[in-house]
Amino acid sequence: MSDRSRRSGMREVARAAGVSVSTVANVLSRPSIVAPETRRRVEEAINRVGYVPHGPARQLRGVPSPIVGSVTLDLANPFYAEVNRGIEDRLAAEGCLLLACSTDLREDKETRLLKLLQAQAVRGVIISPIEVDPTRLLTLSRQGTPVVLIDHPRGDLDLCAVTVDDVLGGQLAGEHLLALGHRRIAYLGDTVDPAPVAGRREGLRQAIIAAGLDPADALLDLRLRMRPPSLVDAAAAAAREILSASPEVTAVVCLNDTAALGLLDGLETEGVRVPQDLSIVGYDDLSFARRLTPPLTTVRQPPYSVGKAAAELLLAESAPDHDHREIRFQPELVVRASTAPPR
Amino acid sequence: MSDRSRRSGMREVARAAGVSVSTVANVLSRPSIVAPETRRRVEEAINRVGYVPHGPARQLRGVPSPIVGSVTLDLANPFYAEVNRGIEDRLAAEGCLLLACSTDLREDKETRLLKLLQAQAVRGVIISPIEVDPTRLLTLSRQGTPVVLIDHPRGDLDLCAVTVDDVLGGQLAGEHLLALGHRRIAYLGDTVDPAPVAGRREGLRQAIIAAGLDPADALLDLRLRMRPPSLVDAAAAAAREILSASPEVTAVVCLNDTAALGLLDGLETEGVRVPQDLSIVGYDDLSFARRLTPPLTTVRQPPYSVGKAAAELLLAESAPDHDHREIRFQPELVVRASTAPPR
DNA sequence: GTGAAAGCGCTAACAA
DNA sequence: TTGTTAGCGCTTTCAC
Repeated sequence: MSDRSRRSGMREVARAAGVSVSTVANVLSRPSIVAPETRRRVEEAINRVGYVPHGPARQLRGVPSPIVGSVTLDLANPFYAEVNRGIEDRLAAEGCLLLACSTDLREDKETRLLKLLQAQAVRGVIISPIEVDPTRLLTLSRQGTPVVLIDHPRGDLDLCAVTVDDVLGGQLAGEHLLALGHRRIAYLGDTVDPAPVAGRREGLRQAIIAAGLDPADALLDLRLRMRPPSLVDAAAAAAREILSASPEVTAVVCLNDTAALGLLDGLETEGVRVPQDLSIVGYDDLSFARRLTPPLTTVRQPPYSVGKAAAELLLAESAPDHDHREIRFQPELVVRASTAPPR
Repeated sequence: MSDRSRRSGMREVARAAGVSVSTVANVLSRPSIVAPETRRRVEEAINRVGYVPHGPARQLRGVPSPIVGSVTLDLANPFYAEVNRGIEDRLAAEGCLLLACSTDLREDKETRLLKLLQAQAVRGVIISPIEVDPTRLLTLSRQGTPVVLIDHPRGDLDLCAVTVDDVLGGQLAGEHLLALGHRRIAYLGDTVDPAPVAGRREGLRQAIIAAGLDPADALLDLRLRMRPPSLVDAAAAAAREILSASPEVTAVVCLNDTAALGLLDGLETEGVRVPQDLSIVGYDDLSFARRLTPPLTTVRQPPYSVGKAAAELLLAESAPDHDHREIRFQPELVVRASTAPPR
């Protein structure tokens, strides 16, 4: 490969090898039909001028883009980072690449990102959508950009989806706390509810009802601004909020482990002991959950597998006989030391 | 926007509006020169057929790609996830997108990724490189794909770079331990040393020398396989290794906080108390470090700022009068409860 | 076995 | 003010 500056195309290769561009093209896509000697010369020329095929030009001729977009709440959120890693690994096996985007729970960003991705004519989009109205996603799919949902119920949409049973997750957390004897439980979530978080709250509510309690009394719904740039700090600040809002609360279920981490900090500052004074449940079971002070009771999800499955479904969309499917994972309760019977 | 299936191009818009393609193009890029009534008709047609410009075709005509590649060790590593978030946010302000890739510390993957990115004719590449030989990166840059290094000394390369002073980071960790009275310190790293990790080890060595000690006695260099899929577990397993290799070791500096997390687990299993029996220092100061059991002494780096600065430098490469620069951040020691004087 | 030519969707220079 | 035209780098017929 030479250091010749700027990029060179097939034309330069053809000139260097003394053949036509179509012969170069043949060497690249159907080497067997080219005379061995010619082929050798062309290959040598390719190395000499440092030729690399030009993706966009190939796309224009109908070769599909190797790029797949991933649209999540926040690519730095460890849960979605693992999802993306699962997507990336599955794509890599196909020579495809991951374009990762964050919405920060903002509809305008989501809209903008989808437009940008469509304009790039990506191979497809894997999205954990914010909004309830899925029209845009259906349109996108119908206009030729396959869409796979993650963390969002497929409903009656004509799309593939990979989900984790969030209602079950909420139930597991709720049942655990109820069994310990808690009768007033708070759910700490954001002001905007993406589908998975809403599902968990619903599961918690169902567990409370199933235990013969009235959610109006037993469930305190906390909706505070908990999002990307400062989730940990926001959760720490929520400690005071929770204590003043309702002193009778004896347990808090958090939207995720990161929020639980912040909340633990905030509670320490307020002099509240966990789990003696207050039980805390997280969500995700991130790698650090088991080594927090105290070790965090949480609900485990398999983010890497979710990502991998989503990529799998997306890649399958190109098949001619493709049927849209939903893959569902089950969450799992992990009991540690942040929960205990109420005082 | 209609639900008309498949994607439509300018031609369909032109037909729908009863004008030529170039008038459509004018409405899009120089609306002012088009007659108001014509413009209205064209805009209406654009919405009606759901037109979205075709990026690859525009690229072929010389419009630069909005896509920037990021090549790091592992996009799910919280440190690089934050770096990527910094990149993404800066790019978003310019309407650009982040293509995130992981090398898993493997040269062959790095090579393959760079080739793929170049083939996509991306706007540029931000890379935390594995290998010492930077020829490929220079070639890439000369062939028209700007390259910005992160976490790698710029040296005499004609490239932009964003770095954190890793030698200083290692020194800070070393000085802290030496001041506590430790005289035999282990450094836990991978078998392959990417530049930043090598720098930290070097800093530690320098601190030891500056204290008048002989690194041959005072520094135990542990090189174990510590990488992506199971870093935490590998570090946990390293506990036994450390204890058997050298019982006189009283402190361990880990390549990052995630490894420290795993090591803490492993040590607990082995019945070793931290910091009473062994002091542990991490690196990065991830959000969970301060709430681990015990709270982790570590060296803080500003990943989000590193990413943001790298994106800034990359975007600046398009300017005609561009000069390659290096931006350097300083790490900071954060003392917590995982370090104490040796017994 | 090799080359000439058309055209993918778009931009920009120029003509009308 | 609008339309015609020539390519960007590539793949793919179809002649030679």
